[in-house]
Amino acid sequence: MGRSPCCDKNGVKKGPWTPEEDMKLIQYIQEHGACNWRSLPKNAGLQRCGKSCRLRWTNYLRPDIKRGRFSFEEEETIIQLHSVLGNKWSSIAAQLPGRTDNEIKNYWNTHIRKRLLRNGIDPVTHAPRLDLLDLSSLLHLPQINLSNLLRLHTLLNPEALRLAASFQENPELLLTKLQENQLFNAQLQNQTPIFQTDQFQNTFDPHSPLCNPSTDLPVTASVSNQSHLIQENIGKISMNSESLSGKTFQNNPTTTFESVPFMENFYNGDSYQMQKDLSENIRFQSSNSGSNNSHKFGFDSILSTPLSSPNPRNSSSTYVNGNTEDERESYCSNLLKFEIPESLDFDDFM
DNA sequence: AAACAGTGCAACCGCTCTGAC
DNA sequence: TGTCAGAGCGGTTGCACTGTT
Repeated sequence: MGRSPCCDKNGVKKGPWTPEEDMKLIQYIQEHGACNWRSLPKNAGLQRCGKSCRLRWTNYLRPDIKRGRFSFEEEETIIQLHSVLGNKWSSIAAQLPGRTDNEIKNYWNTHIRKRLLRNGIDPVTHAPRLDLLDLSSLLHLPQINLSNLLRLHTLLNPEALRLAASFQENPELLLTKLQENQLFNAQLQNQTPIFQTDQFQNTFDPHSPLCNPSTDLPVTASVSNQSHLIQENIGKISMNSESLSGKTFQNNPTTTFESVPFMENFYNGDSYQMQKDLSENIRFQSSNSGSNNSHKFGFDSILSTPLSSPNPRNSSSTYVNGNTEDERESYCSNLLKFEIPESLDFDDFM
């Protein structure tokens, strides 16, 4: 025998709540507290089901709810926590005072997810996906030429960049290959990351612009030197995540941090450093080649290629910190930097 | 000015999980 | 051990809003 429904469907109102209903619910909860949702509607004089009352209270009427747009810090926190916790919206919401799981879920699906996709990041695995990157618009940017693009070879899959060179000569081939690639990745999704650490090391070039200017070491070496710091952080997560997901990466049961060395580098912020170095290099080259300096081109721009039809509603909108969406989009590429705040105790999630 | 399209978000549904009894 | 209520989640819907045509 199945469970009895949470409410009698007959005579139960649905749809948007009226101010009067809100007042009734608030007054009742202020007097009696938020308990026994099943009997609450009847006692409060509401023609709603208990679940609807609970959702209305927890997602909208609670006095500690914070309304308005998400700040940069909140967005960064969401992305970082999602990379560890997956779709545990309530756990994520617990780290964002005043935000509800539903609000975060909606914000993820409508803003962050799309932005990650545009930036070539798989929103499920948080792994870079070349097929998600808007490569076609990248190739048509006048500020970037093939030689600049090929300098990315230590960051991007060299095989893919060889393809990019042929795509520039044959645009139709690009379409075909992108379709093939998407099909291929659809099959491989949740199996293996596209870029492996050995690909970086095998293509190591001592003259690469990716050499760390402060140490004269290649970035890959710098990454190795910092690996103990990475392992510390990763170790903490893994240990504390054991009970949560059976020592597996939350989003991907077959993937652990330990089994994906590239991800360690990627989330530790070294990829951001690479982007920064690349960005400076390309800007330098761009200005030397006599192009319009007002259109500075950085690697950030590659990763934040706008959609062909940008959202008209947000084209002039500003965000909490006074930044436009364009600025935020550029900032989003910096979110690839992954740091676990020291104050964050993952035991709280368990 | 009106129709249309794209977008964001509150709210809902159906289901599973968890803890109390 | 089974039942129940509450909580959580993924997915979806409906509507208001805004820019474009």
